[in-house]
Amino acid sequence: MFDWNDLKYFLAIARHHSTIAAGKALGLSQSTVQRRLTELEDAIGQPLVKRHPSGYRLTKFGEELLPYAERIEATVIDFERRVTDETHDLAGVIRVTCPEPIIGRMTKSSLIERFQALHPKLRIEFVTSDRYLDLSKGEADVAFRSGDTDDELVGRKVADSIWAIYASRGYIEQFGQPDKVGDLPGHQLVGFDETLSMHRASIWLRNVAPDVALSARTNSVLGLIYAVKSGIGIGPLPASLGDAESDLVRVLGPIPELSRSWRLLTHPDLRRVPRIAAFFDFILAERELVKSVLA
Amino acid sequence: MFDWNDLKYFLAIARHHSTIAAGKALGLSQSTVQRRLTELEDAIGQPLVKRHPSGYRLTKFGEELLPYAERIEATVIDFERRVTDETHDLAGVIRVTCPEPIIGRMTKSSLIERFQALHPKLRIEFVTSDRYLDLSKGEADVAFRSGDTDDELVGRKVADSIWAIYASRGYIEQFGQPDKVGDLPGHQLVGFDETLSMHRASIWLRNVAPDVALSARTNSVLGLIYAVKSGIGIGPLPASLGDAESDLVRVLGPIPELSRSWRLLTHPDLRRVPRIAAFFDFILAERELVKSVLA
DNA sequence: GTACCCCGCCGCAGAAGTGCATAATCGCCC
DNA sequence: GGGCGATTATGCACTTCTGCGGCGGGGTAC
Repeated sequence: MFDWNDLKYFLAIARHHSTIAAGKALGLSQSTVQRRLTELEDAIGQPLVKRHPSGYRLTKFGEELLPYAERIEATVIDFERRVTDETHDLAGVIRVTCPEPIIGRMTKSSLIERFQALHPKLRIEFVTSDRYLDLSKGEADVAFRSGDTDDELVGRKVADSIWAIYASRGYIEQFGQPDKVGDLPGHQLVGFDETLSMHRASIWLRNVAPDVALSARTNSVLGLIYAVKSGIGIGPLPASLGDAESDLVRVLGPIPELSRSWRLLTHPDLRRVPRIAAFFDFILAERELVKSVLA
Repeated sequence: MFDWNDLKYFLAIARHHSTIAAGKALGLSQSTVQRRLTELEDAIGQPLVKRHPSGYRLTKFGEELLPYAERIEATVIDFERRVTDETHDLAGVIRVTCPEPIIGRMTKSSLIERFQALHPKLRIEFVTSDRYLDLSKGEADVAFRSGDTDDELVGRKVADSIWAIYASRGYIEQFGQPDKVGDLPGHQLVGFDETLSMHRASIWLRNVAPDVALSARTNSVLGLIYAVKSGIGIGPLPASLGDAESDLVRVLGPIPELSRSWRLLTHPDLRRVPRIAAFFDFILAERELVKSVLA
């Protein structure tokens, strides 16, 4: 059985293209790196690198072997993570809050699943309410939010939140569709009720269609979607949700005034708690996947 | 970064329950194994085994870490296999022949896919014909066959091949179904034509229904299936295929006289050729999956 | 064309790891 | 209850590996 450590040197050389740079990266002398590599090559029986005055370059066979070595490294990292999880006592529940319509998308994506695989002792729990939960009171640990910033919370942007105007196909057949924002006053509009009168969508609607009475009012985004789907009127919706509804049509493109950033937030006291930090690290590492879930 | 080799010792200890046995298995002294283990524990910061006079026993944490270490080992084995494939020049095509209806089941199962993952330089190619291909002439490299043995070929049993009598639902409505083999002469029967008159199914049919004229004759198993499905008559079919047809009903249980073994065969000259040996090794290791494909 | 830098390779001395022998411990069987 | 066998743990001699310094070579920039 060959020396598994030599794989580390192989990987480092593949990445830094020279024994010196690889040795520096590994905190070892150049001689060692070079000797271990030749030993690995002897064990394998084939050259892995071409000696080149400017450094080492992988041979064709080395290139083919690289993904295998990388897979080994990945499993080792999993091992190490499991160890550090244990030493940091990384166990328990992370309560995540986010807008209701997002939960389904989250659970359907592989995001949560992958987090569980990484940290088997941590459990994700979604909590929602018809109001914003108060993280300061411990009603949840972290939140995905696209609304305006609560100064007390800290976090990072993870995606863009885009809103657009949607209408049902039935509505369009009956009333046609607006070509520009200025057309909106001539249409049946749906929006939030007075409990959300300070929501940016409410404010924007009052601005672009000042004297128009709404044909339906609701107190949640989910309610807005159903209202628009019913055909009673058209209204602004998050693009991620509107686009997912096959019987809705985006009649006006993104509304800049309604755009916000999706942010992952937590209370400053929690940010450095190991299990919360682990969740943050994971979400930021998987930002691309998160974007596709949220947008 | 900790010593990856120590994982080998950890695995060996977990499997042999003592440093002595582990050392013997690894070709190392007991002292070394014990010292490497304590070093690994130091690196991890937690005990992995309970010292016990009768040997080492994994702690709870050791048990939790074991699957991670095993996953690392598995990826290392993949790496090593890729290396030996290269040194044995394990590349090229393996031409596999089997009865036509099996090909679909083979490709739909993960069997071939997994072989490809193991040996990326080998390609599986299915070849079939209306007759048995002659492996001695190089028409194929290996064969899955359930028929009677060709003495020149070598191989191993991989599954049972069971035959039973099937009828279409339409046929049963119209003519009822036999309760025992003795009832068969009173039914419309389908079977092979004269080109397959020596097939065991033909011989058996002539035996149990000597003077009955077949209502349909065909020169392939696939043909038999279609004939039975058409409702023109009932007949013997491989259980694996008959059961897979939702509009066919097994009216008589397994016919012992028609049972054979599925065998993986090759020409003796080829058996030790690396790429053929690799295929044999793989199929035998995956015998359970193969059984579910064939039976 | 020359000086410089980065590279691979090699010899030597010191450090680390390995094997062998041995002591100490505990369970088990008679 | 006492001896036996298997196991862990450690001391010591030896082997192996590592790091350092130095050498040679080949690009590159001025």
